[in-house]
Amino acid sequence: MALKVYNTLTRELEDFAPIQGKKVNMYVCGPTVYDHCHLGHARSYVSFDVIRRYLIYRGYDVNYTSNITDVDDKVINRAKETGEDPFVLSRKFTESFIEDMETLAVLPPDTQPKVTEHILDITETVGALIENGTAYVTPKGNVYYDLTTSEDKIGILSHQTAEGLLEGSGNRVEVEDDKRYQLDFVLWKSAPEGEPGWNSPWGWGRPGWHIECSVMSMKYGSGQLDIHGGGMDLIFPHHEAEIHQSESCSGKHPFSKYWMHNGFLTIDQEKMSKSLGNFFTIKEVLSKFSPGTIRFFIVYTHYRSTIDFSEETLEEAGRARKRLLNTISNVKHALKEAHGDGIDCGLIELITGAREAFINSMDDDFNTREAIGNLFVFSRKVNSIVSSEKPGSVALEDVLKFYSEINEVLGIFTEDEGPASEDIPDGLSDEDITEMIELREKARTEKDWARSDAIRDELKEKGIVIEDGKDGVRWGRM
RNA sequence: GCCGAGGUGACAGAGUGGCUAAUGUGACCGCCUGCAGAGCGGUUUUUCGGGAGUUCGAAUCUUCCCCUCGGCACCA
Repeated sequence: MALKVYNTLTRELEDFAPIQGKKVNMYVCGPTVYDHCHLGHARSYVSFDVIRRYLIYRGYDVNYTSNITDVDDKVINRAKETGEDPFVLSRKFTESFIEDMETLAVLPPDTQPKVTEHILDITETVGALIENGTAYVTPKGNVYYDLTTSEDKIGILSHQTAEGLLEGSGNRVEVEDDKRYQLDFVLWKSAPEGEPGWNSPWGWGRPGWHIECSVMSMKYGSGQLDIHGGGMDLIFPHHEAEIHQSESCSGKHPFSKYWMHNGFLTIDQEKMSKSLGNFFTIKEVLSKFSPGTIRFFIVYTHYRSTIDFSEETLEEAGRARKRLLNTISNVKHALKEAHGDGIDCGLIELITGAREAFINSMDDDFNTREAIGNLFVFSRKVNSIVSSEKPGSVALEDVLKFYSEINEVLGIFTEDEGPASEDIPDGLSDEDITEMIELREKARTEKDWARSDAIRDELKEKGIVIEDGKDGVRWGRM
């Protein structure tokens, strides 16, 4: 079975076939860093992280580029509000973004170019577009892309007609500008002398809204991409603009073979927006939920579906994930007691089947929801075998290896690090805990339940969970 | 106006022509346990927004209708 990918360009599920063999050039639009990133960003980058990891898992050589837009009107406006230097501000939020991604176990891109470090590439590209007649300079020093030169590509991604687009934008605020045609978009925007900007052949100014992604994706993606990704909100105008300007510049078609877009994140069934006050930054959510839970929450939904965030849905995701972690923990526990023999109690066959099921689901446009559903079935069977039979250590090790293998792709099983005992002011060291457990065990053999439960409650208050099993006590930090 | 997504059991959410419609959460029952937790088994679950049609057979195809949500130049 072949990997199938939904392509926004054709609106169809297509067999995935990169332009050159196993080489995959992938580009995902990064954030504009004028504030801390919110959960919607997390949704997008985690989704594409899983896609990237799965491609690697399937043997593709992935070159992943994701940019950082560190200069833009929004950055400048925010800086004016706070009185900060815009470049200091964008650097601060760039760091915040990178930190969030690391926390959520998103692999760093192979290349993470910043707009401010590519001004020369951008002005060169803009110059080339003027040269080949697809862009024009206005007396005000703005440079626009001339859409009449590639009219056939209008609506190529959004699947709308020019009339439809114009009609839709008709009610919007009429921007007074010097465009020839309302749908033309800016490549280089002139700026007043005092504002952040760079010198260019057209005067002091800044890059337009879309050009940076074209320039950087072509530079780091060999001029032509296999996959270009981003949120659904970027389909129009951002990604369409990229197609116009990139193909005009490189002469290569298509600019990207596959276009992939992730669905939105809503909060309590409503679209997340600042005006509604239902806007959560990644950091805010991290203060309440573990990174593993947040990541699981995202991966537990197909990337193209709308995902609804609420305390309840996140809590549910946390409980569901815990179920899988418990199985891993059960297997690790069984391994301590296991013999080094080759008795597998059917585990090996189970793993083979589970791997096949995982690949089948993921091959179907990265159906992570179904893939995880299969994992629950697998885990239940493993629990059943581990609790009623005595598989050998080799088979048990293989089960753990299989979970690691899945984790390489989904990144959802990494145990959340509990606080280290020395970090807890009144915390208990491992020795203290072991000692208390021994005391409790003594009380239990004497059937002194009151005392036994008191010790358990005391530990629970300090964040230690105790579980009595058939073959001993297990404990863990919450 | 234009474009798109979707309506599946208490809830969440897979499944696109055919074995008993995945899976998770919740609730309840049972096993296990001193109790709890975890785990296992079961119930909630003959049912897929409504009508008509195609078919030996439909949640899945056709058609009509009802409803929800999102996008249309700030946006992941």
